Amino acid sequence: MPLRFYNTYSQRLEQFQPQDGRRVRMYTCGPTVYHYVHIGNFRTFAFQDVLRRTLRARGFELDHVMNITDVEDKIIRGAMERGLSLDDYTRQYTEAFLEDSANLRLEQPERLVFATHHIGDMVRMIEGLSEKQHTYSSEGSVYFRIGSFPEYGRLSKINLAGNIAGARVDVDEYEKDDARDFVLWKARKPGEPGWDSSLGCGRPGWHIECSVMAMKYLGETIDIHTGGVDLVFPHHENEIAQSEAYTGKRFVRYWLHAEHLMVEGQKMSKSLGNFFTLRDIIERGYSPDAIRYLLISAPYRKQLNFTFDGLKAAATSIERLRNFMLRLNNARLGAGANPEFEARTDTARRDFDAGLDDDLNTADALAAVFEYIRDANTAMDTGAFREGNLAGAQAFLQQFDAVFDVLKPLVREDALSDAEIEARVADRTAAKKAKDFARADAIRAELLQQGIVLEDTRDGVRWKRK
RNA sequence: GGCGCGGUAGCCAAGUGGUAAGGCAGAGGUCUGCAAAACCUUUAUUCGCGGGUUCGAUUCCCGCCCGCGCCUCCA
Repeated sequence: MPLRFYNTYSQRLEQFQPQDGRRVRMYTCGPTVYHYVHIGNFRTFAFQDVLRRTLRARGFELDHVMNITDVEDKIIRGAMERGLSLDDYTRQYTEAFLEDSANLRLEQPERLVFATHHIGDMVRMIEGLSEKQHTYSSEGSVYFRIGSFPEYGRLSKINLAGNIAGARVDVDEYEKDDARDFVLWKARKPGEPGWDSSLGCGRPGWHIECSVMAMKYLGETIDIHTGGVDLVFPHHENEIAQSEAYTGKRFVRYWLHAEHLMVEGQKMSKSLGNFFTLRDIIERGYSPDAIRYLLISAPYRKQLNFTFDGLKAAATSIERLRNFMLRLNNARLGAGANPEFEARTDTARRDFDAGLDDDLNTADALAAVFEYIRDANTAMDTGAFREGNLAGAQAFLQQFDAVFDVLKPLVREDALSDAEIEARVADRTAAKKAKDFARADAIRAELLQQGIVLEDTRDGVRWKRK
């Protein structure tokens, strides 16, 4: 089954094939660093992580660029309020974003690029657009004239003939010919930061950075562009307009958009104030693993309702997965291999891949894992699972974890070492042998206090970090 | 008003023209010094509502109801 993605542009499921053999050029709209990124934002980044890992599992080589928007109205306002330079203000949130990403086990893109490092490139592209008559100036700002790009609206299915009755149309602080034209270069206002350029002193509009950085590092036509659904219009529509007007070529081959994380039936968003940051949730005692699992366990194109019950369920699900991994690692198995069970493993591996291949249907892929775990547990109980079946089962778990990455528990720095734990476990086993259950239970309770759980299985004592 | 997505058990959530995955929670049981883990059984005669097509529809078509998102802050 080939890898297929839903392309927002065509509104269809399409077989994925990069333009350049095995190399995938991919661009992601990253965060605007004016605040801590909330877990709704992280849903999109987690989706991109699953996408990356799935692509690699299929043998593709990634060249993935993600931008950090480090100049923008809210950033400027925030920095001014706090009396900080733009750099000092954005640095702390950029670092927080990277730290949170690491806690969620999100892979770093191959390149992380900053808007403010590409001002010159943006100015050159705006000049190029002006030469091709796609822009006009007004009060020191430069605008893109969408009337000059007939394809405008194809991605978002926006009908330019009108249909915005009932929609809010902001009165812009700058003069525009048409309310839907967008700004490429904003004239500097008193007290604001600005860059001197042939366009005058000012700063870039929001959309231009993504076109510039995507094309600079990945070429004029890229394979995959991702973001949240709220970026479809106007951001991605505008990216297409300016990029294609500039190059005359198709900008993006596959547009992938993640749906929103919801809270009590509404989109989680900063402006609604109904958001949680990763830090908030960790403070409440939940692990980043559980959040990662929750965010990626539902297919990315469906709205996902965030609840703490859901988070608890996610944590319990991870427990089940880890318990199975431990059981495999500690199992005492009969000799030989059972070909029937080996076939069961092969089926599970195929089903898992088929789920991901189907537009990253993680829920379907997970079902394949859990069904397999049940069958494998039963087979270990009955003896149908033999030594020779272990390698296949472990390979499947690795295949699963290469994408989901939730099996390895966090080991805190102040935690007991493996050797210390083993020693206590041996003490307890000795106490048990002597029928000194009080002492055995005391050791177990003491370890539990340190986050170590002991379990007596028929294959011996097993311990794990909670 | 335009465009898009969705409504499946207590909660989360797959899915298909042929009779409902999986997870969590709940109930009963097996195992066990206890605990935990694990396994077994059990929990939707039914997939928002009403029509239609069909031998057969949750799945296709039509209409309706409800929720959410976007329509220039937005992942």
